[in-house]
Amino acid sequence: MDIRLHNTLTGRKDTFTPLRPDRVTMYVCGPTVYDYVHIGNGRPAVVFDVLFRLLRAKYGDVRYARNITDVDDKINAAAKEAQQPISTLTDRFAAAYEEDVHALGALEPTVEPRATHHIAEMIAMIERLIADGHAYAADGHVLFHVPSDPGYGVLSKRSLEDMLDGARVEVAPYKRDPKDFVLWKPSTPDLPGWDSPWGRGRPGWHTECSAMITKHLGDTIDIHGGGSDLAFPHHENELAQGRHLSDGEYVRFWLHNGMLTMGSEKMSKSLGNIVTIRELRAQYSGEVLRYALLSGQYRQALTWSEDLLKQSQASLDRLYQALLESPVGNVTDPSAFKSASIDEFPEAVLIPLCDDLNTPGALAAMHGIATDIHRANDPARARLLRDQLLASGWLLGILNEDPEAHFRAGAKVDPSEIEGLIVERKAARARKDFARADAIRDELLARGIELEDTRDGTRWKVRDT
RNA sequence: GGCUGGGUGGCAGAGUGGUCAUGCCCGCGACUGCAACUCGCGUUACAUCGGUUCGAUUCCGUUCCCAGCCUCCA
Repeated sequence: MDIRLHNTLTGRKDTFTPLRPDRVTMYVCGPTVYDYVHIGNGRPAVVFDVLFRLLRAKYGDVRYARNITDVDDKINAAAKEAQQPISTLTDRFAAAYEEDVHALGALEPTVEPRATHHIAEMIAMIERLIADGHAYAADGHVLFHVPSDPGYGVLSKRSLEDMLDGARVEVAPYKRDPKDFVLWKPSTPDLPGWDSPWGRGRPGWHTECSAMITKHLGDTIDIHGGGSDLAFPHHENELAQGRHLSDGEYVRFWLHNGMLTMGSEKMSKSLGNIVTIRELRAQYSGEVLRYALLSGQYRQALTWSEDLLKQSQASLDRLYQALLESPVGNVTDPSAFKSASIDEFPEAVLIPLCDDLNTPGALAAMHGIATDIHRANDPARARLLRDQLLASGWLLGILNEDPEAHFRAGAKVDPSEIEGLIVERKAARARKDFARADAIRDELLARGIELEDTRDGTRWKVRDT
């Protein structure tokens, strides 16, 4: 089955084929680590994790790099405020980020490169750009000369004329052209810096990605992902550098995820309307957050709300309910499919996923499987469907918990006490003392425990009231 | 203003030129001692006005509205 992906460069869905048939290379822009990340930062981590899983199933070898930006003026400001070295701050928040996205079910990327570990590569890259006439040193800075790149603007679909020169930013006097962007800038003694041919300084934002891509993935990569707010200027600038460094194609498929909004406005730290993954994790499981993120197609804006989380939780519970009520088949959890090839996954789920990562469509197909499980009166068929549901769970990165444990997490009543009451209620029902039986059930419900009678006996779940 | 992308049933959110998305919520029915779980059912949902068509929510154009980017940003 072909995988079709929307390529920002062409503006349409194109059939994906890797440059090398046996290997896929993918780079995704990660966060700048100067604080806890918000859930909007989690969207690319989760979305491209699904793509990573899908590509692994189809091609086997996928080299996936997700970077950490650990040198940046906001970091400098935060470190100064906290009176800490920047590395103390960035180590702390990089670790927090990894924890957060791990909780969201993201697999570890092949590499998670950090900007500060690639200063030498960046300097070498800048020297090449200068030698090739695309960059120049001025006043301690090195700038990329945008007019030297005739392709500039093809990614974000804007012409040089469209960009009003210096309309919103004062143009630095050392720039030959207002659109020129910084590859390297000087550092004062109180700022982090590295020795370079242009004096002690630090890299500009766009420099790191190109250097790390070249080092870890090669001159030409298959996929570059990130938030749509990065398309311009970040990715446009990266592409300007990259196309000259790779003498040809820099990135074959540019993928951009849409923004999360709070109400109708973009979730953004500068707007102050963020909610951190850390805060959300205190109230919801990582899987619920992941389900919520995948409930919309990745290119579309997604409105983040309490209601979305409630609906996601209920929807996820329905899938777990199907697992709970069906006989265990050949496998017990989705990780059994981590090395499975693409034809081992249900087609109904693959079809939407292969169509530009239509995760809502894939989740709908999973609900279809869940319904089929409940309808199946043949245990063999139910087992087969259960395995299919778990296989789908691997691709989407959900259903990793034991179903029973899923429904019992956070119980505030001792399980042995619950079991005792269930036995007592069973006896009451046997002697037709329904008043007593119902009293036990009501009492437990008031304490957050719900009973369900099945043909195999009574089971209990946590039920928030 | 320029460039992108949107406006679908109470809510979320796919998709399609002519049967059905899906989930949540709500109601009714079945199951149950009663519930819960589960299953079944729920009238013209596709911003607006035109056009193409035997037929458009889906294609083309108009109008209105919304968001993102154009500055750091996932």
